[in-house]
Amino acid sequence: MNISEVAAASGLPAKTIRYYEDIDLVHPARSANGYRAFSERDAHMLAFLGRARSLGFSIEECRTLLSLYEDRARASADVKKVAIEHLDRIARKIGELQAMQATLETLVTQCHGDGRPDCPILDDLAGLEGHKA
Amino acid sequence: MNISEVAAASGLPAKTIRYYEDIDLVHPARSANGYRAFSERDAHMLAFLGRARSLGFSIEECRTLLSLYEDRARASADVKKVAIEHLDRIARKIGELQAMQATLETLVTQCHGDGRPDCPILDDLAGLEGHKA
DNA sequence: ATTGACCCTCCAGTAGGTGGAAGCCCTATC
DNA sequence: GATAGGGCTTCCACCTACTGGAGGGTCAAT
Repeated sequence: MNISEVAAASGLPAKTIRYYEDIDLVHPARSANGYRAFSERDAHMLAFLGRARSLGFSIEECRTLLSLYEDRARASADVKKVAIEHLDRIARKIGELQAMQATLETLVTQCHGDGRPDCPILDDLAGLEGHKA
Repeated sequence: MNISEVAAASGLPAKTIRYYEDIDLVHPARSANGYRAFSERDAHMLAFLGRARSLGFSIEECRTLLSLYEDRARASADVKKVAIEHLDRIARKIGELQAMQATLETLVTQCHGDGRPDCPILDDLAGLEGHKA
């Protein structure tokens, strides 16, 4: 399997796959002509990586998950731990974004948004209003 | 005002303030000894930047907001436009994170998380289950 | 033999900083 | 006057996770 085939199969861009090889996530063989020769197992691992990344796991977490996946004797508790930590981070991030959203929505509602120069959004950013730190 | 004072006043690290000068967001004067000499206006601008950044505006958006802030003849509609575009991005990001959260929560619930090796989380990542693309 | 679609490597750039080294400057103390 | 400390300076490297592009080899078909 050449890189474009495995790219189509895994949904990852060829550039990304080369990058993943560079950082030692995958280790495809090489053909006589120097082209990368991907096995079914490589393709499987890349698809795994694509799904883990799309769920927001970091590259380092993916590395951990992949090694757990390859380890037939792993404990599911180890996997669950990684997933729960990631869930915590997601929840925290959502909370931060919702706080920004709430503040901004308030300001946007207050701003008449016409041709006049006075603007509660800028006033808040300038610290002229009682805003939340 | 030296950099550490303005850092304390604005809540931004000194390193970040130097970086903001580097990318032309602020232009503090220099004392005879080469130290940056911040005016009240500089301090004000940095505090403005800190608040805009904490609301998630990108550096380029901050640049726009700052120029609108400095422009006494701006239209509030221009500011509102930037804010609304940012709100859209925030909403999209929240949506993405919530989708990840939902998927992961389902998987985590299904995983017994003990010493046994079988794990629905890894099964899903491996593509063994009917998962959402 | 040439075209076009592959593939290769290597370098640089993205956003928004952060960490650290090497080296002035300023004040205080002995 | 020497020294110690803290603060200031510049510059370079590093972080995440890729992405774009230059320059050049390979393959299959015409």
